[in-house]
Amino acid sequence: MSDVGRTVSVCGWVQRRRNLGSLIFIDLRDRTGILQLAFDDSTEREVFDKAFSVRSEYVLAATGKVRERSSKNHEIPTGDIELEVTELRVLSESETPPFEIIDDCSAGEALRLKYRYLDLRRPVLQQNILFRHKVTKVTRDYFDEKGFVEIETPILIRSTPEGARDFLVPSRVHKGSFYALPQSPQLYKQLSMVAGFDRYMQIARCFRDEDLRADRQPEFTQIDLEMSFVDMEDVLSIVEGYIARLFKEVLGIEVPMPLPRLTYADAMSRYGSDKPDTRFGMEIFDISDIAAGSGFGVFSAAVGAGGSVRGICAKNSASVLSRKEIDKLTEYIRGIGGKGIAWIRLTEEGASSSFSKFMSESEMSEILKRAQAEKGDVVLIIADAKNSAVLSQLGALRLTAAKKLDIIPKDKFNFLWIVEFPFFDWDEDAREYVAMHHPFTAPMDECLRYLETDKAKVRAKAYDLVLNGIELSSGSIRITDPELQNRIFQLLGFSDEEAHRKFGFLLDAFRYGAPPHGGMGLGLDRLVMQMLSAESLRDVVAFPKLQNASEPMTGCPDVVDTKQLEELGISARDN
RNA sequence: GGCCCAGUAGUUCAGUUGGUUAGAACGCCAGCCUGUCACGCUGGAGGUCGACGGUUCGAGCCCGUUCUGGGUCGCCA
Repeated sequence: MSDVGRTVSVCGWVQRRRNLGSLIFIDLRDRTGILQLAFDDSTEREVFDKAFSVRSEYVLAATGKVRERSSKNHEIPTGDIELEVTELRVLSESETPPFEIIDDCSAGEALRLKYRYLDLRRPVLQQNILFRHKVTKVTRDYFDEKGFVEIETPILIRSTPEGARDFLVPSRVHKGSFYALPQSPQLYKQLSMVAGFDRYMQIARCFRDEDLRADRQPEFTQIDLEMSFVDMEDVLSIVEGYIARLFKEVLGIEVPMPLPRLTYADAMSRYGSDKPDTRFGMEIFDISDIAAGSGFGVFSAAVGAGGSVRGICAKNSASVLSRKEIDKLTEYIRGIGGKGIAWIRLTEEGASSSFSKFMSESEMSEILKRAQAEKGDVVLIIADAKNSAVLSQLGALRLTAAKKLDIIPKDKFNFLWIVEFPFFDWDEDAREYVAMHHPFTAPMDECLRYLETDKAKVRAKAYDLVLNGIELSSGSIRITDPELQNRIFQLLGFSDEEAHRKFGFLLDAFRYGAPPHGGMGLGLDRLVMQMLSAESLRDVVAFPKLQNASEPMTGCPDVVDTKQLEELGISARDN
């Protein structure tokens, strides 16, 4: 160590104090790590006494000479050296913290969020936040080098209540009127294209007033992109370049390029999901043809009603998936709206099944063949009169079973493009087709002729980037032809008047020379979470919200003074 | 809004069939200790068992209601 012998001053927090009587060691911590301070019989009395009185999380400034330790600690990077302290100042005292500031801290989430500034002192969280900084740095570097311009778009915007709920902000100047917080900078980035900025990027904060999940916060950060004069391939290749650069530079990992692609239709039929986790197999197979003519009423009825019968095969799972465990899975499937699971277990003792008595032997063996099932496997089958229900239930079952079997490799980064999304989505309740994406998404050229006649056939120039079963990113080529846009609005049931009231500014803009454009938004929080293999967004967001969307540290949201409400023209509600 | 799980010391948890004074570990406080590094040893303090109501001679434990937190479904174009 070149620093040995030098006199240095250091500042930091007391991680731990070890008092051996006439010998005191203090582990001093800052965001770069730990340094051991040493006090012994050569230490001045006053300094030694001060060291004696120091407690956890005190803030210290120490000056002294760096020396080699007489007994080294090979567990930590600075384990060979220590500071022989000659001057010690207590810059700030600390009460005993409500939980220990250590990495494997087991305190509850609510408590840790209430004292988030203490929680963030834990080295693992410090590293996560520093890592996130690196990611945003590389992001800005990459897009800057590719000619992108970072443009800040407004936070107070017009409410466009399509999709998620808006957070609303009351206007004081215009009583009774409201701003909304952006769900994404979508319209502004498109207007930036009309304004001629070609290539826009922003690390943008977005807001959605929906319920929280481990991977969903009410405010989140998006790496937002938009490019002019491009088609889908251009956008995908820019993003692939970004992913390659980011993973190489920050993690030292080579992500093979180009990234694999799957159409929406294939993703659904093979994995029962539009964001499949491809780190394990267990793909869905179809036995509708076998089931249709079988004596098992549940199967034949499902196919007869226009649905299907499909299954998955969990390899080597018979020892884990007992009948009791399968019952639990069945309960889970019922919980998400399914009717049940038909199953076959292939154990050493032979095959057992919930429905073999209704099927012929040849039908059973045909099913096992289709499933590619061998001894030790369990085949799980779902039948429903609705195809989409069969697929989504099997998709969920596939994930649940894989988690239970613990067969998902943790160290893989499986990227996947999902392309050729349907343009319309059938809304069962409203009995009508609705836009699957925002209404500015362009249909694929070859599908234009089906727009009015066969909506189910229309696919969109929309693409999602999926990483390990999590939707990272979503984008599309936009409509820039006012005539086509009007046509789409009509098909989606917007009247001219309504379309103009909501999006008139964009339609107006497109009358003045709109370049063809498209873009993407990448979820930064989810990306960082995946890169760090973190369990929750809370591990990569500095100041996150609890599941009930509150933040216990500052105590928000909270009621406000009547005076504030009066100024806004809002009446207080007392309950 | 529905479903599942959990609320016991500062923290994480244990607590038998309902039965005397509710325990452990870590943390905290004090004493001893010259090479620790999760220091060690000795001692100590610390509890409205989430809240309310009920059953009972007796409730941390049983029942009901409620609150809080986590997960999830709905929702998230």
